[in-house]
Amino acid sequence: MTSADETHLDDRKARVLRAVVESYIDTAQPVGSGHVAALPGIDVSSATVRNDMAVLEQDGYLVQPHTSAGRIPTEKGYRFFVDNLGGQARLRNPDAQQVRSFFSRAHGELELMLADTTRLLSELTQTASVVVGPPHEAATIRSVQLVGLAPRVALAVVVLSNGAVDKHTLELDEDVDELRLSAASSLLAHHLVGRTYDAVAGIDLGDATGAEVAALALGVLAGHDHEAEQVFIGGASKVAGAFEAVAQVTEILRVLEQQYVVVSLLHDVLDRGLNVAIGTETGMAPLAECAVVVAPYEVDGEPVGTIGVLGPTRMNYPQALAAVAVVGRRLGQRLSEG
Amino acid sequence: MTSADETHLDDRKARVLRAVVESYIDTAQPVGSGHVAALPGIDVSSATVRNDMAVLEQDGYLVQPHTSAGRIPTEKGYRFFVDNLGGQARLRNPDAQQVRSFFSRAHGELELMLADTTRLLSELTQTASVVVGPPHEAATIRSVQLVGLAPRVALAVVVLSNGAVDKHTLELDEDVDELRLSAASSLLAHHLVGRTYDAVAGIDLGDATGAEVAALALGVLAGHDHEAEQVFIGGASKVAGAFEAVAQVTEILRVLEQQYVVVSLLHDVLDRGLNVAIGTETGMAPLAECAVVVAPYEVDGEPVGTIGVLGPTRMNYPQALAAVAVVGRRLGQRLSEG
DNA sequence: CGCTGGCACTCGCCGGTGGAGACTGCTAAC
DNA sequence: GTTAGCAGTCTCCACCGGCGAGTGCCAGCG
Repeated sequence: MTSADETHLDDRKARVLRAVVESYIDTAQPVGSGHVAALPGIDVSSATVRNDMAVLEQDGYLVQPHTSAGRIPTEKGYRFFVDNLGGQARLRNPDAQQVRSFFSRAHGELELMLADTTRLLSELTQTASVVVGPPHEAATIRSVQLVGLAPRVALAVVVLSNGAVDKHTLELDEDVDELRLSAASSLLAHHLVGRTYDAVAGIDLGDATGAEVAALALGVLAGHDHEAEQVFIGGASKVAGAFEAVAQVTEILRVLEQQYVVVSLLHDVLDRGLNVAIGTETGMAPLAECAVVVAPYEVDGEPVGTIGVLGPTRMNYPQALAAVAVVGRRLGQRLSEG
Repeated sequence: MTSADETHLDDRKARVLRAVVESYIDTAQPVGSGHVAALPGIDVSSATVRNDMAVLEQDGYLVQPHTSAGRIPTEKGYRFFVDNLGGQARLRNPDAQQVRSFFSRAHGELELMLADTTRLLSELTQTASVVVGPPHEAATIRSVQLVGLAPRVALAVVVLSNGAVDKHTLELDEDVDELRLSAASSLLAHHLVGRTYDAVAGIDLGDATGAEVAALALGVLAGHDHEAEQVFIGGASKVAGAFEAVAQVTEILRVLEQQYVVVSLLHDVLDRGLNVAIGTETGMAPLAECAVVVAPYEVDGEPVGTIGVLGPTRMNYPQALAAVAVVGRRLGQRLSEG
């Protein structure tokens, strides 16, 4: 009561809370006063720790699963830990090494690299991980081309400055020969190359050869949702290992399968100015015992995408924060190089 | 002993075996003689069923988890069921409807459709599902284009007759201007359009403008493994729901994450001339309690890809077989249309 | 000879019981 | 404010016995 509205914690109480969180993250077992008292840095008796823990419980940082078991952190406890006690953990050396070697090895197609990045993140943090690719609308168009596939089917292929390639099938009303197709291609290229998808809306093609076909293509391009980012999710098996109940695992996997849900979750978190969302902070019931750690990444100084990990609330936050931050930065650098 | 080498089963024993398998698939509970005797089609007493079941156990079709529990099928039991007792189940009507409406709705990009197909299969069978896309080497090249991205980086974009688009980044030694790039593009197009990737190896470009750049591109194209199929996996959450132990789920998910392993598993099964692999037949230890059901699909009469589902050994085989067969056929048809 | 009813038996499941152990809160002393 | 000590609480586990599902076997029947 009296201290429930305190945002500040006694120095020792903070140390005790920290010890509980770290120990619980490590062992997944409720931690008792004796355990904490035995740790270095806590130079008081278990009785004193007991008193502190009782206060911490009253203030909502800890709970007991049942009387006379140790305590485990609440969401509020984790939150305080993340905000005030986590410190600025550096990546452990072998991990930093792994990140470096990954990005020096990494080359080739954008998608492949993003997919591999999820594997890297999962490996580093032992959680599921998400990489959201740069949206295509942001990049400028480098090339537009119409390619005939079948008598009345053509493919519009758009190459973007960041190396992404969009394609859209066109269903044509009538047979269109190679010549008209290539005329339409040139027309489109003329109007679109060097611009972004935003430009698609306000284009007047005139009535040159192939203008009808080109207009059809424009319609398809305009109709598509280029904000839809590509999502890559990896390490789903890691979340299975982190929970006891198979029903809970099922629920979480179901969430991960809905990629758009995951994307909006990450964006929500970032929009709230956070890089960690714990339990109900995620706003998703099945993730009540999960936490996500996210970071944006920048290409040429512009934030274009998001990466994150999803694990149990008792995940190693400092490590996850460090991993996500470092990988995000390196990924951005790598993509800026082209 | 005496009948252990019999490949044929007494008519009634077959019916009993079938009843056990179907009941176990349905309830996941060991099934007892009383249960079987009460079923329609079994017009003998539970004592007789008991005798039959004892024989079936001796012959290796059934086991008891413990004395005085009911029986559950062995791999051999499932195998016999699939080979001789499954019948040719048609898809249930609402399911057939769902497949039809899916493929009439389905249009747009190849990858999107294949990914959605995994969702369809998972929905139909309540298992994880796999769709292996057509390999790119099979299709003929419709267009080749080099697009400059950055001063020394270009992208080779290859459009194939089946609507697939390959892209490969080229790292150039020196700056190459638009003109040489487009000259190289034309050169490549001239030599490659209308042919397959196989043709890449034996091309002599001569020494026209842009030949060096084009040669570089050829090298990248030749170096790449175009046999690498695209894989789409869906419904992983369904396998979690099908097992009790979280450790087992973890193992299975780990297998599913290694896409190339899944692909070779499916191909292995097909190569052995099967469309079902049960338990150890999969050859993978973590899948000891899983079964896979696969079917190839054909485009223009040529088998080009594979689809399959992966579930617990006690999955509904007739339904899975029907679903995989129908979806495979429709997918092939859909792709043949272009 | 095959099928059946009857019967004794086996064994997993379930609820209750009784320490052992791990922690706690409280109190009294420092 | 801190501490030792102590009584109390509650989980976990092992054990027990009864219940019930299901079996194997046997004797009898068509």
